[in-house]
Amino acid sequence: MNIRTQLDTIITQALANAGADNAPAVVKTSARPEFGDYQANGIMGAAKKLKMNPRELATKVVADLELNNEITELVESFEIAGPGFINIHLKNTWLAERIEQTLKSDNLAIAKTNKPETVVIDYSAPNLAKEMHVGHLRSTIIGDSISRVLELLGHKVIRQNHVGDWGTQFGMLLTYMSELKQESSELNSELEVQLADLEKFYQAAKIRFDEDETFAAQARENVVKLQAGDVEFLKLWQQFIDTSLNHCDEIYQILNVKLTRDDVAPESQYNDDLANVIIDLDKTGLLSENQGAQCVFLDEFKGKEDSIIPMIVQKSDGGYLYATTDLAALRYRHNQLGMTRGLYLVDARQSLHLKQVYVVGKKAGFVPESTSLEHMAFGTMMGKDGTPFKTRSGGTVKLIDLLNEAKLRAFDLVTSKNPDLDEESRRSIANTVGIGAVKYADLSKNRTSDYIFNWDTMLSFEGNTAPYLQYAYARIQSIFRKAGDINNNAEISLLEPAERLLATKLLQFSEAVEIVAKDGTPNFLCNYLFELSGNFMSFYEACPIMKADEVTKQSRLKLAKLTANTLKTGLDLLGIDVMERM
RNA sequence: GCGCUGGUAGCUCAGAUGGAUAGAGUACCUGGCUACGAACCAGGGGGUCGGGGGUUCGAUUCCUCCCCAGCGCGCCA
Repeated sequence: MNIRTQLDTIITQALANAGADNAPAVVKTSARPEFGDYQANGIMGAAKKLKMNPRELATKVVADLELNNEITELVESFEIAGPGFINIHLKNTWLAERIEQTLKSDNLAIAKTNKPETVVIDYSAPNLAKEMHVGHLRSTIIGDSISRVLELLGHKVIRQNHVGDWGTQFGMLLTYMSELKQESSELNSELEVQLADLEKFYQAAKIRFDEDETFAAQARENVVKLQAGDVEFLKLWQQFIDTSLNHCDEIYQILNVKLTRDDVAPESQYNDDLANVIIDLDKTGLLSENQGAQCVFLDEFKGKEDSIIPMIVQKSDGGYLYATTDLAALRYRHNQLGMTRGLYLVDARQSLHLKQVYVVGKKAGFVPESTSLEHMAFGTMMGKDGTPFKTRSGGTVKLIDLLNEAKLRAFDLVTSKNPDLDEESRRSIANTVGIGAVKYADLSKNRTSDYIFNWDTMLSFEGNTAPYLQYAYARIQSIFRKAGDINNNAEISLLEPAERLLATKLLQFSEAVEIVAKDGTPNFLCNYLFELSGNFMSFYEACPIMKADEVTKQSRLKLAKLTANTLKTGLDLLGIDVMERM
């Protein structure tokens, strides 16, 4: 159990003992160092309910706490301050002992959850018709980070990459493909060249579609053929999908994202189940026909003048929609995957759509009421001027281009800092730094609204960035290269303020991790790691290690060691690597 | 029109369940490398938290009304 929860539990009990039932202690880390390490803010609220003087209540609570061994073991002193805060100062000896235990434990003393869930996490989900662009970054890396955190806490995590591999646009692409195939007799070479850049391929096909009537007609015809299961077109389609997935895999590998082919659960997978979804919806009585389309009307979704916004699940021409597929996927995830919690890392613009899917899914009994379905939304990417982000030519920026640029800029920097390193090392360091910086720039924000894309912020290597955290780690490794190993029997002492600050921060790692697991907000972990690194940097300046006497040196080495372990584990949860030197 | 997000320092952003003097980074200014690595550290200036009302001991946080921005709202995904 983390310190905050531990204190909160005991003080909430003490409040109950003092007569305030159901009054949370509201323990937080202190706003300012002179207020101690933690503070309980709940006394004032509780006193109000009891119509008591808050300071009087605080006095009673503190008296109770001082008799409780469970808490006096870790607390040096309580003090009542202001209108009725209880400030809590932790014991140095207890902190030191806790550091020792954490250092010895596996997994930095992070406790596994006592109620493991089967979490299905839907993330990345690119459209395979095109190449991944910068807009796919958020879903991909936030989803990946959350899934790592949940796994660390002992949940069963099932990744689902719900890629878009079906729909009318494939008619256009396949028609263009077969055209190219006919033109170049020699081993599909022209086709392969063109498929290497899906973005250009798509644009070229689009031009043909827009300019040539016969081509367009052919394309529409071919969609029907594909959907009817035409063997030739299925083969062509498969080739296209494979190529596109290879592009994705390449990106995932560069990004150090854990998604594999096994996690791909494409839209087309649900094709055969769509008719059943309609039939089963009909059985529940939720379905009604309107202007030839099959719809679900629910009171939950009112539009203008109290008219209800329908969720259309089947078009008047018999075709199915995104909503139908999502319902099928929802049911699959419950029935086949055993989902108890579902996380959707999807653009905020789809929030109404997803809300409808969740409500209809539950009403129809596709998933039980108890299943927690959470849309972890994020906003549109905007340019500097606050309008939707576009390149000069009007397209989006390819994700691969951003990543390559990151590696390039990092390489220049590494070269200027370490001109003597061999090129291979510099390349490897540059990749770790560059990709880390891009990921951190995105992961450290918690914007559910739109956010601004900026090359320079995204590719900055100074200040609150991944390289800052990686640098702290590299510095520690450098110390250990010179200092050798730690004497395990050495005692930890926390005499300097910088030592104490670092130690306290080190013990708060699990608090950050648990927030990420609950709310899906990796930015809390980023923030924690940045503060930890900051505390370490200050400690590093204020408390020399190599020059200290042997006892102090060993104590400080242990703090450094745990800092390195925490940074490595924490960054790994973000999908960011560390390195021995940089 | 209805609805969902958001508006915090020049810029980019943090601020979980209402708490004490609202924080980082960047940019700007002052210092610090003969040093366990300057991708760093110590310090400075910079704010009516979009605006008005309300709830209360206390509001950036909750309620309400405006203003601004982005997005969504029956056969796209």
